[in-house]
Amino acid sequence: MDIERSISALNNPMRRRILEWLKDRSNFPPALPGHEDIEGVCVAYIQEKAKLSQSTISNYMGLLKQAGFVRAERHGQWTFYRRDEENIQEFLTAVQAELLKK
Amino acid sequence: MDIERSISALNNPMRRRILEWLKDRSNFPPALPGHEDIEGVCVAYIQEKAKLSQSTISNYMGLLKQAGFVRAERHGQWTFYRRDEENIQEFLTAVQAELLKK
DNA sequence: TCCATATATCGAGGTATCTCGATATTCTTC
DNA sequence: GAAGAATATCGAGATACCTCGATATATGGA
Repeated sequence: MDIERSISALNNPMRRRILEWLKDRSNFPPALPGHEDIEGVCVAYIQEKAKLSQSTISNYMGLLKQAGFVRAERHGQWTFYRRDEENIQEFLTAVQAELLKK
Repeated sequence: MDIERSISALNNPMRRRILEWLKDRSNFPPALPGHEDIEGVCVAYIQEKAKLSQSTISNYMGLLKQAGFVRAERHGQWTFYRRDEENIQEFLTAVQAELLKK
C-alpha cells in the first residue's frame, strides 16, 4: 500500500470519476456477448464515456491499478477493470490514520 | 470544501508531514515569550524542522490553508498556523463518500 | 498465415508543480 | 521614521504531469 502513489492517482478529476463509474456496471454499455459473467469493464467502454484518447485511458487505468484502486483481468483481447474494494478501504483507513489527530 | 484543492495539497510528502507535526505542539520549540497561550506554530519553526526555504514553507502553508487543513492567525509579526480539525474531518468524510461504494 | 480489433507503450508538446533566491510587505523597537 | 525581523509574494529554472497521435504487442477469426 503506497499512499504516495494512491494520492497521486486520485489527484486527477477524471481518474476519480472513472473510479465512481466503476461502482456500478450499469454506467456502461451491456457486457460483450459471451462475457456476461465477467466482472469489470473493458477499456473501450471507459474511453467512450470519458471522451479521452485510448492511450490516455489505458495510462489512467494503469495508474489506478498501480495505486491499488482497481484490478485488471485479461480475457482474450480485452482487459476488464474493476474496483478493488478491499484496497480502497485500506487506503481510506491509512489516510484517515495519517490525517486524523487521535 | 474544495476536494480538488485538498487532494492537491495532500499530494506532497512534506505538506503531509507538516500536517502531522502540527498534531502536537511539542514537535516544535517552546512558544515565544509572551505567546504561550496562542495556539499554533510560527512559520520559522516549521521551516527549521522541514529544512526547506522560507518562501517554500510560506507557500506550502498558504496551500494548506486554501485547502482548509490549517488556519492562520496573525499576532504581531508572526503568523501562527494550526490544524483545522473540523475541516480535516469534513474532507475525510467527503473523500470517503466519493470513494466508498455504498 | 494474414488481417482486424483491443490494449499497451513510446515520444513529444503544453501545462502545472516544486523549490529557490530576491524582493516586497508588515510589524516592532529604538 | 529608520532599522531589523517575520512573513508573503514574485520570477525563474528544473522537474513532473497531462494528453495526444503513432507505433508496438497480443489475441481471434478467415
